[in-house]
Amino acid sequence: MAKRTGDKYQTIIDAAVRVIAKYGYHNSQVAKIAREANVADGTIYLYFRNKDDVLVSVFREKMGEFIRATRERLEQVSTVEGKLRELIFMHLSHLAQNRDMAVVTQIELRQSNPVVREGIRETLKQYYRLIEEVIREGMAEGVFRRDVDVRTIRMMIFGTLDEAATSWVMKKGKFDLLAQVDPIHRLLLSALRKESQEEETA
Amino acid sequence: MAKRTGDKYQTIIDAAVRVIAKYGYHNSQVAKIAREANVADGTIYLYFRNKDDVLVSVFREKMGEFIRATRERLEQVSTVEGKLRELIFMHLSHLAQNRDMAVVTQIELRQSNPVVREGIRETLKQYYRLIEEVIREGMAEGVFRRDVDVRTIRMMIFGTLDEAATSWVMKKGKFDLLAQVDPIHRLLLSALRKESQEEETA
Amino acid sequence: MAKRTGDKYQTIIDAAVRVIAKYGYHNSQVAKIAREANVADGTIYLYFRNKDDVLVSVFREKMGEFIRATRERLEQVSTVEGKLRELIFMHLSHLAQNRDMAVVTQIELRQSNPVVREGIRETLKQYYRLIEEVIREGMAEGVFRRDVDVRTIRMMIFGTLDEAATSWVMKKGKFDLLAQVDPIHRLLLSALRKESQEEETA
Amino acid sequence: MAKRTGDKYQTIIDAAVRVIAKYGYHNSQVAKIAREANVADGTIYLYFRNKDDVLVSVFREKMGEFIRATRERLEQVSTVEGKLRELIFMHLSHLAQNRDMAVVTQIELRQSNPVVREGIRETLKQYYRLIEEVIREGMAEGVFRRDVDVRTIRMMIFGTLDEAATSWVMKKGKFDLLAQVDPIHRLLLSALRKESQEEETA
DNA sequence: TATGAATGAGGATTCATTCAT
DNA sequence: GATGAATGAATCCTCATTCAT
Repeated sequence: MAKRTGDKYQTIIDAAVRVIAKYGYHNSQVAKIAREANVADGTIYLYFRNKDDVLVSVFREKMGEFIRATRERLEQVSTVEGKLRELIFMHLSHLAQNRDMAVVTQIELRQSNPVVREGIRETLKQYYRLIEEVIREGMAEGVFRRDVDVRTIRMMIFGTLDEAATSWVMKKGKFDLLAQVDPIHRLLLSALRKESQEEETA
Repeated sequence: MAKRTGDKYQTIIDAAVRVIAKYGYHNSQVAKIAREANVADGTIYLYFRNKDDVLVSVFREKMGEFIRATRERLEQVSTVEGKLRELIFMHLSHLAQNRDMAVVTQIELRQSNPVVREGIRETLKQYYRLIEEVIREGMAEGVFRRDVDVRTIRMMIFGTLDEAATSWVMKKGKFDLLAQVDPIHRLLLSALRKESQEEETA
Repeated sequence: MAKRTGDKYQTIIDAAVRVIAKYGYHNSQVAKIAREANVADGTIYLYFRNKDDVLVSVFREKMGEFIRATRERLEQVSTVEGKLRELIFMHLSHLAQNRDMAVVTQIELRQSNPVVREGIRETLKQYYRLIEEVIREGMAEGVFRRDVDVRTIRMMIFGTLDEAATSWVMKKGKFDLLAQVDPIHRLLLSALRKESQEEETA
Repeated sequence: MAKRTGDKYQTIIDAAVRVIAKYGYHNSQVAKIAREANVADGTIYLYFRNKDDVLVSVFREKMGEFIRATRERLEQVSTVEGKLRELIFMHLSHLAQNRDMAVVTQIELRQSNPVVREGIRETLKQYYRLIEEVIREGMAEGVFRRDVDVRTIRMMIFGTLDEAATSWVMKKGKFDLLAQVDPIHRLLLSALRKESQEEETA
């Protein structure tokens, strides 16, 4: 686990994001990150256990921040339909506004080794939980269908957003990611609405 | 490009799948694959340009086979709703029946370098096209909504299936992937049905 | 030792010269020579013990031919001064007329391994002997100085011609090698003439 | 280009000379040089770009040193005849005193690849220039003949010395290289003296 | 805390040679 | 004699990590 004291901790994380976004995961050596952060190679090991720890921390810090911000915004929305839209908006706009982070999370960090991937998965679970909270709220309010497992629905929501984000990054931002917010919202809402449930239930 | 003649070509590809599934991408040395295939290290280079070419070929061959099989099955289904279900079924059952391949495609190959990823992306596009054909057919028949871009819908379908498969692999198959076929079918159908379109269109 | 029967022996040697001249010693694989000679890789091993044997044979055959031709020409010249000139002329014109061979003998084969170099040295000794015969003849006739060892004089003659040839190849033939015949002849003659000996002898 | 600071730079170069002289160019692995220098393999790459850079540096440093020393000695000699003798003496005694270096420069490094050979050629040109300076001085003073191009004369001088050195190394030092200094001096002086020019000029 | 020189394990690839046909 | 598919040994270099200062 990384020491989180001192501003060098943040400096190194931010440097890592820039380096990975610029050079790609496989060209992001510790020495390069150290140079970008204006510290010595060895200094990184005062704040992080090893390179994997830096990468996991990048994801945890940035994603943690994003989850906190999203949770706050959701609290200010009254309807679950609105919350679903806010979730979609936050997910896509967050990445659209941070091309570097988008490249890092959608492409580069996925090339990392099992240790890093496990660390990422851990953080991702918090996000999964947030999505599932919204789904459960919709079910409790009788707005969302109840005939499909919450986790399956969460897979659809996250999978859709993740695929949209990855496509956008792969196509180098040649389409407007934010323009996807409403179409995706409409699709997901149609999938989730209770009305549609009746006809499906065999 | 790999020489595709001779049965050694297939032997090596199959050996690669087993090795990668067992040891992980980062522990799959050429020598290990050669031993598993019962050939000399150098023999691999008679059939493949380099290690990357082996990995890309693994994906291309296996995915190509899958796409062909899926396309055939879809032709034998008359309704688009049925085709959508067949697509979901094929995607999930294909992976559920080949744990090794599932691990390789959902986890390991995503850790590969940019060259391999590009080769994979190329094959993936064929699958995207197949999904989009089904969507367009549904639209043409007036069964699927037309107010959302085909590509956005494809992102939802592929994203949902991909996330389900990844979750299943990450949880080491601790839930029944095939049990997800119908719930996902219901969700996607609700999202796509034309009826639902009316109320959404602003 | 190579089998010298059959025309494939010559075919392979000639192919080797072309390949080495074109691609350089370090890029002249057995397979490449075989292709150039229009035979299978394995066929080369019916005529030569191994790759080194091919290279040594190239030098021995070509150099042997050259030595024979030079010896014949020398016999038709009456004076030793004339013979020295003929020697210089043959050496330089032989290389000037066969750029491929010049590249091979002056540059490429010198990069070879100790085994090949030893084989070459063996053939070279015959040439050394020819040069020394001319020197001894001049000494016997009282035309050339006797106060310097024959081998030292031979080193000067061969060293001068060899350096001239190497310079010419390195400069890609940008000067006229044959124009060096007379200047070199004048220099060597001055060095060897008996008159000059008197003042030098301490 | 190699970092030339620190004594490890010199340590590695000296180790390389010993290893190449002992095992031959084709048996001088980086690991062997590192062990001989008592450093880790990777340390070599802190001081040299790659293996070729080590080899070129060996030649450049040792030859550079030799050229500097020779130039200094030449300055202390007043006559061109004396300078020519000093040049011959320095060339042969330098190699006679450093069997390892003699083996490396006369035999082993000539087996190297084109990159190394080019690096060597570059340094050699400085030596060519030094030789030509002496020749021009002799011409300017009216001591050396002017009817032969400076470069041709340089080819004779360098070619003679180089062939003598190579012969000595090939014969494993079985004759006294330094005993060749005066005979070669006499030969070259006879070749260069102005008096001899008159009779030659047609 | 901070430095950065030093470490050393690890792997893809080439190519001369063989030998069953 | 001729083939060419198969073999497998051999090596340079990178880069995460350490530790003396």
